[in-house]
Amino acid sequence: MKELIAYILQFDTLNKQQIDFVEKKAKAIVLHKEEYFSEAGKIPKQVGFVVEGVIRGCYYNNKGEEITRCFISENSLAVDYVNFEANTASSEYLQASTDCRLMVFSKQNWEELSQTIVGWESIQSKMVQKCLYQKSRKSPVISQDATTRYLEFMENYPSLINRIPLVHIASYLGVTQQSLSRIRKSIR
Amino acid sequence: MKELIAYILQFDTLNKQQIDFVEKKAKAIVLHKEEYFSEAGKIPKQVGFVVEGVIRGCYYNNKGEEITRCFISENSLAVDYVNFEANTASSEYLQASTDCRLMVFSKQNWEELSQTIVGWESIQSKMVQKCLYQKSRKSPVISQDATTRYLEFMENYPSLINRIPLVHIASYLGVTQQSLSRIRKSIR
DNA sequence: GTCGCTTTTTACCAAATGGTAAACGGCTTC
DNA sequence: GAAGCCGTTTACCATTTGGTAAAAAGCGAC
Repeated sequence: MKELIAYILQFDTLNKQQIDFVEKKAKAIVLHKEEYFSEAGKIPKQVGFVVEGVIRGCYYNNKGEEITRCFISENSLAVDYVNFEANTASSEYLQASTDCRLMVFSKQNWEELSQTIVGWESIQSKMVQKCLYQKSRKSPVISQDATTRYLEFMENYPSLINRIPLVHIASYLGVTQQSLSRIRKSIR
Repeated sequence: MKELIAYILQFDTLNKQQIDFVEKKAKAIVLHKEEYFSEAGKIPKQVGFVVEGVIRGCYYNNKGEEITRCFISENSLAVDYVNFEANTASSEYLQASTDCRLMVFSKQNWEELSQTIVGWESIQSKMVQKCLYQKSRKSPVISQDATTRYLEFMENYPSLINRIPLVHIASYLGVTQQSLSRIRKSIR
């Protein structure tokens, strides 16, 4: 819980009473490896904050291959916010890549925060923007070759390298697992 | 101007007085091809809305190559919002790819909108989120081959194909201009 | 331990893409 | 029209990456 509060307080200050209210509305949950937090084709029902573990955003392309679109690690929001807000179906799965501990807000509780805490909308939008921004900043750069993309991945997500199956990293980087294995060998 | 108002009204309703206020705070400008709207290393000073033309987000990688990160066409926001908001230096250029007409808000006017129009923060954050989201949805998918990326680019930006130099499209798609030229030939 | 399953690594060859360089085409200037 | 400039296309070959398949390594169940 304290991780969540610390995360929120980086965007604005809250008084004791407001912090209590946030804490009352958040619920701690555990996700086991490979469980889904939300699913493609369904309307996202909650906002998650990753306290421990890694969530993976993924989808199936038209060839039926599973593509990892993003990794969400500690101290980030796990939510397809645009579809959460608009009550529309998400196009991706959010799946636990490792066992995870999350703090979650139901849609109703999330809205109560807006209604109750003055300035929450502003905090909220900064949080969401930061997430979208970070996601794009950490994404593999399409104009770089596979080796460079892997090296940058290691810089951006040093803690993931030995926790996540190679296939998932490969699809995130846009290469086959064979290529990634070859790259791993070549940089050793 | 009416394009801007129509764009805003898709996110929430505004009354006549509020619309007048927005119109009073926006300023129409023209950018000629290759002029910069904002520059890497500088703090973004304004929010732009593209009425006509195409803006290109780009930067120079560590090899000194110019990489196009995004295209912003009609009815979208042109701004590095995270750095605009945080008053920090942007990492990319926003440059006119074609002659453009924009509506712009200075930082001060943008903030006055928040202070004056109840619910503007919410509109604002939906606008910015939609932009970030669209940008990522339209971005070339790293796991697809170059031909597929070009075909999807044509679907996403049909109006750009004959307006934008091939080199810029190539760097956006993460291929050399030679490869893109070859691809163009092969799909004819 | 052994078996069975999954993940990762290797190997081989085919296909795609990159790098260098030159040719081509369109456009402006003189 | 000729010369020069810029963007695009081609050509050639080197390099990277993909596809298929098999071997090796890791890991849990029994």
